[in-house]
Amino acid sequence: MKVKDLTDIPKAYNPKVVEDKWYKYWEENKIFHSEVDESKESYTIVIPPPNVTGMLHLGHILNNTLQDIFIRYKRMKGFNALWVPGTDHASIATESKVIAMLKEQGINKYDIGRKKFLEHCWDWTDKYGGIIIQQLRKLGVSCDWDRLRFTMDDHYYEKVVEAFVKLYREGLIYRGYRMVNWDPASKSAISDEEVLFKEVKGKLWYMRYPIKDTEEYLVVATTRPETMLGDTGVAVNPNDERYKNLIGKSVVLPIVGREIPIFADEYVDLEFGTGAVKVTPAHDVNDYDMGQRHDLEIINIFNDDASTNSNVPEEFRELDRYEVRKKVVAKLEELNSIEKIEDYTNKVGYSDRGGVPIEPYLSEQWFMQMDDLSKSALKVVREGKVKFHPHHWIKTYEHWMGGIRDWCISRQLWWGHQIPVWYHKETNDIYCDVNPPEDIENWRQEEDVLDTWASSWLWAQDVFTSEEEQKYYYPTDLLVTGPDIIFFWVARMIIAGMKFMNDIPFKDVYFTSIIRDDKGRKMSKSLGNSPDPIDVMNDYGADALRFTVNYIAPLGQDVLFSSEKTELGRNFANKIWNAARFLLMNAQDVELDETLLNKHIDFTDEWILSRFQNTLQKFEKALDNFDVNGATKIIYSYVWNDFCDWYIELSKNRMYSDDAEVKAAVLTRSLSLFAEMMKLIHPFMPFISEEIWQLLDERKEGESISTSDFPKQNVELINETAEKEMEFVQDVITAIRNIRGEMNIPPSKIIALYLKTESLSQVQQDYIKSIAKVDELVVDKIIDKPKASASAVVRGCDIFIPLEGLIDLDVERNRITKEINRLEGMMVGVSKKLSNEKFVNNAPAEVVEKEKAKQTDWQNSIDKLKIILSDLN
RNA sequence: GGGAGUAUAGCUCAGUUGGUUUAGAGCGCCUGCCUUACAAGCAGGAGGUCCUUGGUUCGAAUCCAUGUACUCCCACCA
Repeated sequence: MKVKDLTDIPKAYNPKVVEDKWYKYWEENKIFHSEVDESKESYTIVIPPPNVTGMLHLGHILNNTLQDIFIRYKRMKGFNALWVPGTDHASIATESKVIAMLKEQGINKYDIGRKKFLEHCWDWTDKYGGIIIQQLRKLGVSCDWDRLRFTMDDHYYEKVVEAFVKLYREGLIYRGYRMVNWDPASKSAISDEEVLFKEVKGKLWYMRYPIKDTEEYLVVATTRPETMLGDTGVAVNPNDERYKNLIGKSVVLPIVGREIPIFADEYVDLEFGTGAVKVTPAHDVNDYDMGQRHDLEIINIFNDDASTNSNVPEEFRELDRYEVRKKVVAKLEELNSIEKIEDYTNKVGYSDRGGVPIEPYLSEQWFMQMDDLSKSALKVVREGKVKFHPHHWIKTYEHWMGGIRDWCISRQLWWGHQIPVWYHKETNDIYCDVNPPEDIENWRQEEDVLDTWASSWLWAQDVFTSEEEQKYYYPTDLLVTGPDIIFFWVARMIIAGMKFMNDIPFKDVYFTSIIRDDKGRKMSKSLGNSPDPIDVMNDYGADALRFTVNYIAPLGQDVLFSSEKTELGRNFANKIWNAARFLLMNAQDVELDETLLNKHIDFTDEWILSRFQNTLQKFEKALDNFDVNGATKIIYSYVWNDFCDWYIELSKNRMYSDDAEVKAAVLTRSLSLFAEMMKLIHPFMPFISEEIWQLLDERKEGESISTSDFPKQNVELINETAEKEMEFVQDVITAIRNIRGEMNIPPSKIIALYLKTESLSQVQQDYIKSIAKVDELVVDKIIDKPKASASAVVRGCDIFIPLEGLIDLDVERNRITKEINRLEGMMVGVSKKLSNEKFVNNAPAEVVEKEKAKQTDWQNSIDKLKIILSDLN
């Protein structure tokens, strides 16, 4: 054992130099690479592939740090750990970005055609797709970069197509003319999950529809007056007395002049509006259903960009939906057909990606039948084969899976996996296969591509490119993702796993918190409250950010983040750095020797090892239960409070000893424990732990803490006797510090101490003397209180500090009185319990004993303090 | 209209199966300290009706119920 020769160690930790250096080292030495190895158990995580359009944000930081923590922990525990990285082609998101980019150059997608457009998409992917991957390296993630995957890689593409063909042949994928959510911006269908409902302040228009052959009219209320151009009926509730006589009659549609029936349908709510509903089967889901029930005509009035088509009167054609709304309302007012207009707030569905209101729209689409597919996926989660953390997300999952509807998987886009279906040019026959038909000239391929999620749902199984690998690594162990994509991705991956692999895709799912700003608001570009993680890492270090985010992120609750909070992690890194610096500097000229590990041992050594074991146990338990936040706190308090505040301080006695062997022994021990500590830190703060671990001893080329053995639990090192001895010393020192503090006795002032107890070991006495700056320490069972002294009672023992000339009697009286009051307050509770017969009779004997012991101890202390107080008076 | 979560110190949160916690931590605040690892630090201190009201129990921050407040998800009400 030999520490690195160091001439100058910087006083403050500088992450910049350290972090880049080690990441390079890890990559060069392929520390994160994994190969199939049947002699070892695998531990696998697949990264939630970020979009190629994406930039790193704080959500990624939390998410990827968590994955890295688990993968590094398991790697050190001896698993063959593999973390597969990759990116998602993100069909609609990327396509709209490329369209926008081309638009700036005056280029239109349709003008250049599919082939050329896709080239632009690939260019975009090559140019921007790697950014986020590069940014992740800065965070220190231990992905196996030799396995970087993309959802449009050849192998992956084939697998997506294969899955489609298989499901099509089983009749689970079908084509249908249906009402879908239409995004007029991208001119594509989107799935139900991609629709976000927003509250929008709008109006409710009451419109008069003249009843045929009468002077009367029927008033209908609507939020979308323009759709009246496509009305083909008016519905009322069958039980509505107001309109009973009108059922079967018809109205004449204003502007259009079309005669449309009045009919009865249970769907209509008597309370809302006028109780009469205009029905537009082509542009509203409910209206469509009513149209089907009552055999109404379906008139589509919109083009695919939601402008009006030739099915409306000429003067209203080729207008945007909001333009035509104004025009229709104006016209109706002119015709005196508007009864009134009310303010009304309703929920409008917006396209998640396009950002514009979606349009219910009838079109030919491909659907996946989800009913049967979802059954086994629901079962494995219910049975706990796939476990959710926090567990309560299971309810959300069950709810969605229970009411699952068919999935619209076709998109009228070009960037993505083109649907492997060909239509015969003459017969219109359908051909579906992984390979195109041989007489390709007679066929034309389906233009549509698949929903992005209909490719990424295979991520957990098809990032592995050989059967051997798939068999070895699948099922993966852990998925870390946000609860916002539980339906989009998590559920569908489980479905795909059960369908194509007949096995679950992962054993545990960790749902991360949502990062908000320090006021609890969502991070957003427009608010400018979203710090760039790269800046934060430059300012504070990647380790600091990683540690901080986890320290403040409880499982399942939002994280309130601001850049300044990263000081917590930075300060901790600096603390670790300085503790290491202290040991390393002292070890420079010392002959370290591992045979000294068990020499010159005292209770403080036993205590710190005992505490380490205790910490290790709690740490592993926390991580095994996915309580990452808890693990950060456990390690933080051990390093800072136990190791730095107490152990290092106490070790100085021997560190500065004249006996070289004593010094060497204490340093050897501290350094070797420090190396073990670094291993617990490593999953959270990989860079600083590697840096220090490398300094602590001579390491071979290519060696890394990442692949070192994680500390093993050893119950034999738990030492209660040592802990008791230590606690007594700590309490005495704390009591003295308290007196010093409250009496304003300078730390430099050396004091005497009288300790009234049977006996106290010489080592304990020595530590008390050095830490508390005591020169004369008297320990005896018979001690008379010296004159003008401050006092305290520690674990039943009187302690006195003679302070002739320094003591302020008022302050001392206050101190003692405060302590008596505190103890008496506690006594009230205990006495009440013990005088309660029911408690004494019913509570377990040991609990009663404990309470009695407390009572005796406290009473004892109170008595002593009272004597002290009366002496003062 | 359904469902989920949260409420503990000025702020952000811990608090393990009810009694080992005298309700803790970080930040902030107050008072001392440049004590030869660390001022990004050390030491001491102040600060809490554990959201309300009931219930279960010998015993409740902890379990149950009710209410209140905030957050989020799902749902086709024109």
